[in-house]
Amino acid sequence: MNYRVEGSSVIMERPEDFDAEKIFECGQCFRWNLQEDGYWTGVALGHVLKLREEGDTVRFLCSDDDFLKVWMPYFDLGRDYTAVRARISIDPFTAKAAEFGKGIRILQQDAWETLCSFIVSQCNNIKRIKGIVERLCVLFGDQIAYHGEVHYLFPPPERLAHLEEKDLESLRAGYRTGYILNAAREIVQGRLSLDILKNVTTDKAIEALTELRGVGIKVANCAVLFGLGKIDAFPVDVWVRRAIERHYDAETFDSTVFGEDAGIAQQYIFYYIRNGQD
DNA sequence: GGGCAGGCATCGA
DNA sequence: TCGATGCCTGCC
Repeated sequence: MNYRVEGSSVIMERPEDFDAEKIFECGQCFRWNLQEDGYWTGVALGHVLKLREEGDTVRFLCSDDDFLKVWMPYFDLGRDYTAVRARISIDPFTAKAAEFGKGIRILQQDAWETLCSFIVSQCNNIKRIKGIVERLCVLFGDQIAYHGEVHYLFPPPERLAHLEEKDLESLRAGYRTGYILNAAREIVQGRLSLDILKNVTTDKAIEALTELRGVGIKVANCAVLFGLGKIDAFPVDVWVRRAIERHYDAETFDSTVFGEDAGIAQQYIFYYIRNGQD
């Protein structure tokens, strides 16, 4: 990864597999927004960042220390996605999906934020999910200053655990509110540790998460893939299911054919079926 | 205005 | 064990 510091920016040589629009709009995250000046602004991992693609480089408005410690892991910059695309292109469909989704990277997000966000995502649309998550942060998250602007961090479970559903009415999250509060309490009371789940197998982590009310197979898979760094998880939502039914024998399809890359394969397939031709 | 959206829990067979 | 149904809300 080649980069240089320029004033208060880090200028990164743009990898072949780095497309900000695809990364932020492929459905894995809910707190990144494109501004009119071409900068993407996001809050993640307790930090705010603006970044902009400038030809063959990407400008990160952050210190080189934050770039190294926070954003390199967050953007999964240590992984060779060109090699991943080659490995998962095991048939014409995944080859097309991987080519179409070239530039996507799986963000290594905060576990708690990811769990909550995907609890909110159930039976919901992106616009509304983003609205609910944003209101949750503004209402209960700490303020953080960045380049003269005020942003809001995602509230930790401790901030929510003691609240009642009526306190979260203005989120307009509907029946998902209770699920969020319950998950926060399970964590605060020590019955569930997301940190411990980082060090167990993908199957064990999914099993533990589905113990939570309002967390089924799909949400648990998203939480472990995007929040616990378990890149072999394979969330199947209605779109991916549609793709599998159309291009494979749904009875015998097994995501383990993609091995450790299954989660990335899933994201290419998801992005392709939603934004591509077939 | 009612169908539906990137699920889940519950209930009945 | 599996299929049907209700669930909050908001946007077609």
